[in-house]
Amino acid sequence: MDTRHMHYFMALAETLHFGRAAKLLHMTQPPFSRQIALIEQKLGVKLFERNSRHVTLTPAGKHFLDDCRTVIAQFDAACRDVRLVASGMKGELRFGFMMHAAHSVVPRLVQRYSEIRPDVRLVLEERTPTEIDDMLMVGKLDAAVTFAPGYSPHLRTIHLAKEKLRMIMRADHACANKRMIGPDDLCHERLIATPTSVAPTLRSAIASYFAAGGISPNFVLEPRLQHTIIKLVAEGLGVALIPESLCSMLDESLVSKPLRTAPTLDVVLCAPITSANPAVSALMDIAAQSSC
Amino acid sequence: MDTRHMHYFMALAETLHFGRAAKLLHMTQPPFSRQIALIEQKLGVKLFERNSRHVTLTPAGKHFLDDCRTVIAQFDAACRDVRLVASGMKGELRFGFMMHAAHSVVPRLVQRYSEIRPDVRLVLEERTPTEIDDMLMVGKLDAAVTFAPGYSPHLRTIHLAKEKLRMIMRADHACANKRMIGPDDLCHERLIATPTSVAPTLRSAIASYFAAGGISPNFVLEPRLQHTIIKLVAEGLGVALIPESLCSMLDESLVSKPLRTAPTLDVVLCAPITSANPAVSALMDIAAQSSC
DNA sequence: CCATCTGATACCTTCAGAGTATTGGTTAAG
DNA sequence: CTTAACCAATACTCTGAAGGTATCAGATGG
Repeated sequence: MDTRHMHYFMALAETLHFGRAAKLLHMTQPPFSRQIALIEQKLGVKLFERNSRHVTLTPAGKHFLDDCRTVIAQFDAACRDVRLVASGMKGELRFGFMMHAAHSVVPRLVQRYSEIRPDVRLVLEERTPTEIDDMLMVGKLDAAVTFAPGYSPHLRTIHLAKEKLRMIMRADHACANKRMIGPDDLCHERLIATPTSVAPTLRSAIASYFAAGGISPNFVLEPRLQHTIIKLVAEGLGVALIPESLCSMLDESLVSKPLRTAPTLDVVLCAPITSANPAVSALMDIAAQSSC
Repeated sequence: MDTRHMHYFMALAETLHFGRAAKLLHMTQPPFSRQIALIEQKLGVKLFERNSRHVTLTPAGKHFLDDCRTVIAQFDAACRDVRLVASGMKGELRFGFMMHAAHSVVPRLVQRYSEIRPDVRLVLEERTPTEIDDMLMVGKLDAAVTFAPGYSPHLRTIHLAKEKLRMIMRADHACANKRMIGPDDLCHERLIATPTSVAPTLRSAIASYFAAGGISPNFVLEPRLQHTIIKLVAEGLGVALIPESLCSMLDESLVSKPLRTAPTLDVVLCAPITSANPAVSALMDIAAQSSC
């Protein structure tokens, strides 16, 4: 049995006339009759009652007709969908992003993408920049928003936004009244920052800032999450430099101040150049348009 | 495209090795490779990334694999089910019964049938005996429980039970204290009975009873439903002869009395001899066993 | 550089399935 | 009752899709 046989059966079940059914299938009646007989023989079931004048469905044939219709519909859908998946109109996109981007560029990007690709299931994964790099490399992610990595020839990157760093401190901190902060203001501060193992680009931007000011920074705590950094600053355990987009969500006990010659990080969308997932390209296109 | 092609695709998708996949399908590698290439060509989609050393699924291929599995499963189920329907193990049975049988033989019969044929959907239709005859004739019913009809060569009938008629009257009726009723007790009674057009067998049994006693009965009301007959007797509009199985559901305001030489009706299960529905035979078998 | 593994190609072969001609059974009109 | 028309089944032929064999060509590891 095969789907072709189902089409033969359905044609006869719907016309109840061998000649017309054969014509529908662009063939002649004798081979068509043979095929119907073969189908009944292979299934071991009589599907039609017939004499040389009338053709009717048996109860088994009626039931089979219903089943054939659903099977054929699903079969056709599968053949149609595989084309849609190949064209990127349907499928799955595993999309990574770092927490720093969750409140700025990611919602816009996800929103616009799911508008033009409603049949692509977005699997969102919030991870650290280092995890994102690894997952992109081994193919566990199709695309991700992260800080611009260093040299990475296997990735295509599109610039999305620039993020200046700002200093955050408790409202009762000595510097809380200053208009602007410089490296020298920070030389005796207890600093909180993510470790290189979590966000190398961010960490090295902070380190460079102090190096440029001739300061050797005093990192006292190195939590993995930005969230935790803000909590620890609020507890009075130190101060931190964080991306400006995160400053809007601080409560009143904390203040953020701009930095003189503030270090700037590039937030980029990146995907493996060799990505086999056709759903990626539309995402890159959106990002490319937005960045213009 | 055809289900065979799906099987080819699935074999390769699951082994990721042309030679082994071909062996699974009991064929050699070269024609198998050709078939895979043809599938990709017909779909217009690359399903596998491959070189002479490694075979992997593309995202479109992964998606197609899922779809193929469900399509093939449904396809196989359809071919399996059509056999079940043909054998009577699955399908639909349109089962008619008259109200007189609803409280006696029908529940038992339906119960036992659905135990041994759980996959046959029973469509129950309560109708009058005349409607049942018509529906059996035109094929709107597969089987029915009714009073034994007269000569009906197109029906196979199996005896299920005998029903004696009893007389019902209000508790304040003059005959309410008698132990047994004869035709002569009824000669001046206002009688209520279903018309011949609704239940010919029942009506003629009643008529014969009076004829045998030399009485010409006085039918004053002829409602279609037994239910209505009982209601009307309770209202004091007359008396009636009804099957004994209905007497158990009378309330206290009514009494039923046995009849001398009570007329007896045969309750039978009947189905068209030429019934094409294979689900019928098991029902007939059950009925045949019970009647022994 | 060679042995080996593996998918692709070239060429041959076979049988499933389509076509043509015809038969046989059923129905309806004359 | 006969006949014409219709329709499914059968007999036979033929074509091409699909499988087999032999071989090639690219990749990998020693």
